Amino acid sequence: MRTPVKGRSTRAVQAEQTRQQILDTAQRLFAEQGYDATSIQMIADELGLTKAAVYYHFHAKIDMLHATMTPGVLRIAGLLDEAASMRGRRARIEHVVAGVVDFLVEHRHYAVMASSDPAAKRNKLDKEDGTADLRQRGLALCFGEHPTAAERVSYIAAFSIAESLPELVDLSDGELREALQTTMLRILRASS
Amino acid sequence: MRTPVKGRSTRAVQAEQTRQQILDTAQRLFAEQGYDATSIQMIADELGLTKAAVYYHFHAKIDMLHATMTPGVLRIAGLLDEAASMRGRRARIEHVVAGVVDFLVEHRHYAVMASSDPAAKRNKLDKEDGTADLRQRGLALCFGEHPTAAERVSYIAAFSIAESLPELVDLSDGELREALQTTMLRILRASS
DNA sequence: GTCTATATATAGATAGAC
DNA sequence: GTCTATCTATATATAGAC
Repeated sequence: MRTPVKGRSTRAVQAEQTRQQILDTAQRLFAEQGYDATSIQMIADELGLTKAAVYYHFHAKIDMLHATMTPGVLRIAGLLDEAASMRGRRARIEHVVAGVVDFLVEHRHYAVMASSDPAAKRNKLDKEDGTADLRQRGLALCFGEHPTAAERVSYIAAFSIAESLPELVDLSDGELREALQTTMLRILRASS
Repeated sequence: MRTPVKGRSTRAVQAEQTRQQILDTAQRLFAEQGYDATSIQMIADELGLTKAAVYYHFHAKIDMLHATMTPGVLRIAGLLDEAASMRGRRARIEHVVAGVVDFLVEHRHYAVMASSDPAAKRNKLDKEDGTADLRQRGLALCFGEHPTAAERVSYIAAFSIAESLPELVDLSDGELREALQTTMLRILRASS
């Protein structure tokens, strides 16, 4: 029954690698120029592939946006799950901030796209992948089900920093981490 | 020497009205779907015009983006000029915050685009129109020429709120104003 | 799994009639 | 000032050879 494992797995590995390269390139270009301004052709060109080759791995352009966002969405969702099981808003806030800061420092370049690209706001990515839901959940974890206007604005301020990370390229990972941690905590704590 | 004033001015007025309608529609669609995803055709359709008619008023699509952003850029630039002539960081911060809050409340729907659309980040809109320069100037006014990392992050947090205004549609102008004012001041003051 | 070639649609932009 | 008609470029996506 078993087909030649080595051959199959080699091909499969090759395919997986190519797919991942496409995804990395797509993510970088999406972040740099925006989803709409990035064509399949550009992605293919950067990798020395053809459009058709790219389409073998992704049936539609929008699938690439989904695929680039999914890992981040899942990670933040997991983070919120952890926070949800903790007692006390203060502790939950600290856990969420620490996790988000880790994520932002680790994905300085890519984190922008997910939260600010118009394409991510259309296409029901919000509802399907839960980007908007995540924000709602996080807000509820920090300030309860009925946050005040000021609490909502504080929450937005703290987590909208992600959209401006490119302005902070000159900071080292360590500097960025500390500045983010300090500032986000201060903003969120002061409102609770 | 004078040409028939009434005829000419009537036409001119008509043209100016149409131009303004185009601009309003463009600004709305840019804000809703993003610049790249908005076609001249869509703008024309909404107004019952044709693409050619639109092109009579704007030689290129990018000109519409410029035109939609210019008033806001000028207004904020003027605000910063005022702030620059004031003594004391505290006073400058308060003046800038008050002015920006006014602007945001007045342009709840449109303010998003200017600060977050990928198209505004490309096309050198930043350098030419000074969107990026405005941020730099504002930062210097609040925290001097050599702000710390934490001050820069605070500044970003305070003014990145603009990009998430759509999440606060349910707030009245008054509620929004107060929440913005309070939160932004708190974020910026605590860092000085 | 990647290619060439192509189908199809629509974008931005222009020419010229009215 | 607005129209019809059209140009040119490029987009997403597919079919089929290798």
